[in-house]
Amino acid sequence: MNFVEKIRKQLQKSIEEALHKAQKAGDLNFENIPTPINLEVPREKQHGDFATNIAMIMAKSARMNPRMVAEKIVQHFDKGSLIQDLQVAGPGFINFTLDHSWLYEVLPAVQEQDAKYGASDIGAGKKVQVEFVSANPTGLLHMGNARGAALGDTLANLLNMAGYEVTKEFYINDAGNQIENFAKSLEARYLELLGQEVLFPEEGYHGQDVIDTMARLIEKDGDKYLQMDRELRRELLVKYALQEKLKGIATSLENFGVQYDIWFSEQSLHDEGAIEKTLEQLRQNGYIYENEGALWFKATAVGEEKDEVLVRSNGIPTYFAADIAYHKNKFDRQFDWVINIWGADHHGHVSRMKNAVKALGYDQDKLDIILMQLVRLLKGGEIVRMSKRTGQYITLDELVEEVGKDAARFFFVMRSADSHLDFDLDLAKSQSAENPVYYVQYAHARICSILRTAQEAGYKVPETKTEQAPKYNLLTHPAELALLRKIVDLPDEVARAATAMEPHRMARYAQDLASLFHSFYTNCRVINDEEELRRARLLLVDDSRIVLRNVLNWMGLTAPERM
RNA sequence: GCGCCCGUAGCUCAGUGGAUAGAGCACUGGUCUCCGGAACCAGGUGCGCAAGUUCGAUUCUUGCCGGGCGCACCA
Repeated sequence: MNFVEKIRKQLQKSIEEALHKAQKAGDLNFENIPTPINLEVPREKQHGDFATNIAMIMAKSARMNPRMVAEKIVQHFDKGSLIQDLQVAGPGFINFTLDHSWLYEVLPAVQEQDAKYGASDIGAGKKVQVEFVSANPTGLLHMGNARGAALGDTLANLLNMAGYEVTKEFYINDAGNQIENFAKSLEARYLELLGQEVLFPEEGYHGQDVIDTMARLIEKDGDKYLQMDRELRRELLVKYALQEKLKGIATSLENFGVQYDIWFSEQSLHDEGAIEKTLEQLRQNGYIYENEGALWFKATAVGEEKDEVLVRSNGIPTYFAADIAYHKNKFDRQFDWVINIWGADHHGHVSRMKNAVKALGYDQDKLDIILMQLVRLLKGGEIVRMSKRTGQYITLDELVEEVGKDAARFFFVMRSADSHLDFDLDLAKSQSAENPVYYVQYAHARICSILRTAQEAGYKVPETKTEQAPKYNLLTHPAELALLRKIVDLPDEVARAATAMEPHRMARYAQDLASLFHSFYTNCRVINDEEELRRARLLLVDDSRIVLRNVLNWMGLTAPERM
């Protein structure tokens, strides 16, 4: 149960009733009530628990100044037992102050729902696909991939909690030019390692990992590819290297806490004729033409600046053609919502892709592309330049080794996708108060410690289902109420972070919750001599533990019991 | 030149068209006889600039300035 939503509905209904009563009494004139009636949570605590701007919205049509409209609504408002106070304030807000009892309902609910607390059903079981990282299998994962991995995985978790049926997918670019290039690089390294003098391809992959891969192949198979026909040799080298690389990528991601449901091969689209079928569909819809031996997508017909090549004059389809086929495949799998997470360097591709989806006859609004700004690395206060082509970059494995999975993931999830991220290696690594990861995890460890101490003293977290349930209304300290309020907000926050595709909200929530807990801890002694108060507080503490643990887990972090 | 993202406190960043724009770090001072001081409390600075829409703009529109990234028969 989402308590905030429940209260909102209740208040909206009461406001509507007040409006009708006011109209009947001739105090207020209006044609219709704007929907939905906006109920926000005021920033200022003294402005109550909820506030509505309805009077300001209706002022014009009611031909009355906003404060007057608000006064009329208040006059005819039936407070009931829930609302303690309502007041007209500022330019015409109506502020509602509720009885604390509405917060207490969450206390047993968290215990019952446990790992599920925070879930909602606003996704209504809709199928959503999140495709992320999808790095080239020709190299190692870098910082940008790491950011995508953290964001994508967290988003998938949040969507899942919000009631969607989520599929996490990795698109493997195992076809096209870069594979050709990769083949040449592999071959050059292979021959080199066997003592031959070769010219390394100019646009080749210079990374040490390519050499390592070939060294391992030699260890396994020796020089048996040496005398082979060049075409066949390259094919076999690539085959070996790709499976090794993919395995490595999967392992790196797993160490980063990310597991996929589906690994989707681009090559399979070529092999299964999916690209031809896609082209055919585009042709039927009138978006294909030929020019200078190449096949073009008439993107200008759907508002693009220029047309795009789908099949080169040499007969090989472009990456774009394969990507369109991939998206056709996604929609044919009946996803209600398709989310891609791309690096900002691909932003030029976004509207093209959406228009291609439209040209195929699918609803382009079902495709969302999250553009993730690039990551800059700071070390010792200096920017570390990264270059993939020359092989000079920090890999995901190195990152995990150096700063740890938890810190790395938190740092990536902490920032919104569209902020240019400066990743401060030294800060992420530091085990000090400066590091926000520790602040949040410390709160969890502290909670566990309190519970341990209580346990040792013979005080258990009270049952909530029986008549032994604690007296919730003993929790009246502002710090207790603020903490409760935050806990009550969780389902809303999760739903919002999920539907708005903004996982960074969860990181902030975690920090806020930790902060409220620490404040509560300082102000309210949990293990005390007043039995009823102690039991109520123990329950609040355990609820805090559950919520904090849930949020940490969704972000892919551990919730340590000691640290 | 065209397009996308960003510009908020000294730094890194939040911020649903609303009331007095927030957090962490850094800086200064304070809190603890006790459940974990990796804690709590207090202290002050800021929405790049200019128009427009609106009862109301950090938020929406346009223009300009500054930074990043794109604009291949690469991916």
